[in-house]
Amino acid sequence: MLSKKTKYGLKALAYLAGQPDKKPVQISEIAENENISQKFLESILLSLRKTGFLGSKKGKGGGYYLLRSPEEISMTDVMRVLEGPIAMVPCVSLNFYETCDDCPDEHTCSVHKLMLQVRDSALDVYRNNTLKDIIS
Amino acid sequence: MLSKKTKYGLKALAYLAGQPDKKPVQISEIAENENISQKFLESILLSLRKTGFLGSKKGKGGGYYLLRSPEEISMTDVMRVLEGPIAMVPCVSLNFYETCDDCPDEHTCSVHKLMLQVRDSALDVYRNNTLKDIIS
DNA sequence: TATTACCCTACTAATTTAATAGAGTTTTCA
DNA sequence: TGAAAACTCTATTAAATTAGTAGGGTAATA
Repeated sequence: MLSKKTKYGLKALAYLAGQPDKKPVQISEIAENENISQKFLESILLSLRKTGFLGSKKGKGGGYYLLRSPEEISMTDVMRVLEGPIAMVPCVSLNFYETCDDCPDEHTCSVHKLMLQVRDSALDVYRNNTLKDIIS
Repeated sequence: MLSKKTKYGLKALAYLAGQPDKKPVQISEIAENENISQKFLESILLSLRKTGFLGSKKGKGGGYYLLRSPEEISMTDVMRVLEGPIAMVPCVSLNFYETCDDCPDEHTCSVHKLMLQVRDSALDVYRNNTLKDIIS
């Protein structure tokens, strides 16, 4: 299941990508337009800023804005930051690898075998989609 | 994240598929060999029996056995029973569809757009794998 | 310099997951 | 026939995660 955090984060990014200019957009504007709790959105945008996707400006006329153009923002990176591992089990994760304590051998594990394919197919989708591709 | 329930269920199915004959296998044997809590596994096997994947036999010499041959068991069906929806958001689910209350229009929703592709790619993997394909 | 807007910490309610415990029932073999 | 083996069912619980709430603090700009 996709977390609300990821869902809201994606919507906020898409909202910013849909702006005609690069002027900062206030949290309250995004929250209202996308039906998101403002405080919750605040924490999400903060983490997107800390990971280099967004810039922010304080004071009157301030807000958040994209640091890169939408076609340069890959869904792979966004998903990893917002949702975490793309793999459904740690033993097939590229960036968050861990062994399973119950599994004697990954190479003969049927779950491993299946989940490896699922990870690769998801990665394929994320790699082929930038923020530009998913805005209406 | 894949739930333990699904992971254990898949392992148990693979274990049964790897049996030389169709004799019932006791829960305790599967639990020991796959390092699964016996009681937890019990409930998982029960649900696999109720959904038509497994048969069971009570009494001495009893246990669980596959009702169909491994190449007839599609991962799509198994995943839906054990893990639930394959889609990451209800609004792109084929079998568990629900609208999002925060979303005014699915057709212009960027999350919807992306998750539709992720669902299809996962379905592709599950449809192309039977239980036979994933046993070592 | 006052207002606007971002920044940060802590808390909490609800939900889900992964068990655990224990009693009960059915079947089969000896 | 009767006892053991094995499945069936219900209820409880501990831990983790999620989604959000509350509220105060800080920085920047007109």
